[in-house]
Amino acid sequence: MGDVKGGVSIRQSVRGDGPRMSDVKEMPSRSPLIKAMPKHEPAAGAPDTRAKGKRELTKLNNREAILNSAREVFAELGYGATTVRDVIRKTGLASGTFYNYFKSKEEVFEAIMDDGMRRIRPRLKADRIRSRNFEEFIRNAYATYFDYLVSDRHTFQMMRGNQTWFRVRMDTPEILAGLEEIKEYIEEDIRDGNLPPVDSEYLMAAVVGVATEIGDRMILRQKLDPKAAAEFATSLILKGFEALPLKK
Amino acid sequence: MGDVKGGVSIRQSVRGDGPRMSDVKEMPSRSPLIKAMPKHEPAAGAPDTRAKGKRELTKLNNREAILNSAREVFAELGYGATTVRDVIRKTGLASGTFYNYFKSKEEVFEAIMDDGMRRIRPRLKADRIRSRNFEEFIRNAYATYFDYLVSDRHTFQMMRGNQTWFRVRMDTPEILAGLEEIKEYIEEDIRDGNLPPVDSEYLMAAVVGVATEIGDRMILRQKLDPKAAAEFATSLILKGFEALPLKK
DNA sequence: GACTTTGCGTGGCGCCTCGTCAACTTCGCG
DNA sequence: CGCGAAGTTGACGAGGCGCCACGCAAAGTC
Repeated sequence: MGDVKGGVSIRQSVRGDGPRMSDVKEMPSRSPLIKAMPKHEPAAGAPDTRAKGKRELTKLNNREAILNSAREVFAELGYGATTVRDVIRKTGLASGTFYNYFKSKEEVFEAIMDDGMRRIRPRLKADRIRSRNFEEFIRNAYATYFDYLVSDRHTFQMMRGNQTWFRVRMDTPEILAGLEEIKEYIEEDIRDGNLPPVDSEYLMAAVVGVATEIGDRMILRQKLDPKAAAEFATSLILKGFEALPLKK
Repeated sequence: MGDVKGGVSIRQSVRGDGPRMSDVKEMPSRSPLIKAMPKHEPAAGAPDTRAKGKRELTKLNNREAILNSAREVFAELGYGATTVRDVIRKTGLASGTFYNYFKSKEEVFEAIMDDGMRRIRPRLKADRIRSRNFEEFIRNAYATYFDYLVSDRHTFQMMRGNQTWFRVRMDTPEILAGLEEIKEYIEEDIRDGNLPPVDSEYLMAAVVGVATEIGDRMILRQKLDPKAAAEFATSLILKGFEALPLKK
């Protein structure tokens, strides 16, 4: 994101309802309600706490608190309507503190997305390793992906709430690397003769496009059925690539 | 978008270079350079000018000027970094005037997107009508879509420029309707027995996902080859759907 | 344990953009 | 020509942004 000087602020008038907190000088810190999330206490599910200095610990907790708050607020107000202040308010921290952890709202969002990608990439790699051919890889990868979507569904339902008309997809380095990895798997299979010489970038794009778009729909359904979604995507791609035009 | 109260403003510090125009009271209107786009003159390619009052004409021109400026500025700064002021500045109009035409930056973007969808939907419908089976429809539709992408490539390269890490996809009513239409075509074909009873929503999602993702890649390539892209997507889907799991 | 150093949380501030609106200009029409 | 409607203008109040001087508490030193 290079240097950023401001954040997004698509605010929805819905929020104009309650008393505006204008004159209030930035979070008076009285009000017990606000302290819902105490400053320096371990957030639920904080990672790996043993043998850390107190400083390091708070840092971890604060970061996690901001991310969790962000997830909640994004879900509640939608990404666009959320301000950095909305996020930080829920944590009980001061506004300035936010900027010790993230440069902007976008960076928080990136972090959330990257988090997902970081969780799924090793699984894909494992799928790749234990698969002996393209077919198995695709099958495993889709199963992994749709399972992951369900397990992490809150992140992905996040953007759907309310008046958000955006679907934002962010090209973080982590995500790009993940995509590139898939392409490389394909190219490897082509080199090894497991796959005819098709356009690897397009095939990767198709695999990914099918995953994201079907995943999107799956998440919106009442009954989440990752197996069915995976089966659908897998059949389509595996049969489909038989007929793909070859690269000259 | 319902009620909107603000716009996005991810500003890049790059722009902090030149003299900041802080003290300058909103566009002093002197400076001949600014008048690059004269207020009330027909913009290139303005639609259907015959027999209109001057008022109606300016309205059309202003709207078009704003849209064109937006396209340029989005391309230059990226969507996120663009402010309403950036857009309006290029037109020579006053900031207030912007709001006579659009509620926010988002609405401009929607208008640009919808514009695209409005141009392509009739073509898809025509494809649909002149196709006698699913296979022909898919083939025609993909050809249409990728051709359209090339013809309107500037709109789609728009989001790629510079530091923009977002890919924004907007669910405007027009776009949703377009997707729904594709789904209905599929369902029609299922009813008519041209297609086995597959999950029409997922198939639509797959068709669309393949289109968008491959389209995205195509646009980024040196040599734009819509035929190849269409061929790739068509083969994949047409072969692929032969193996799709049937809906019970 | 006392004393220094370092890290970082805090919150007020100046900057900037937003969306509005009263005043003004232009157009259409009789 | 003159009047009302339509549209434009730009200054303004509101509020979010990101910064930074300040102070406190944890870590480091003897």
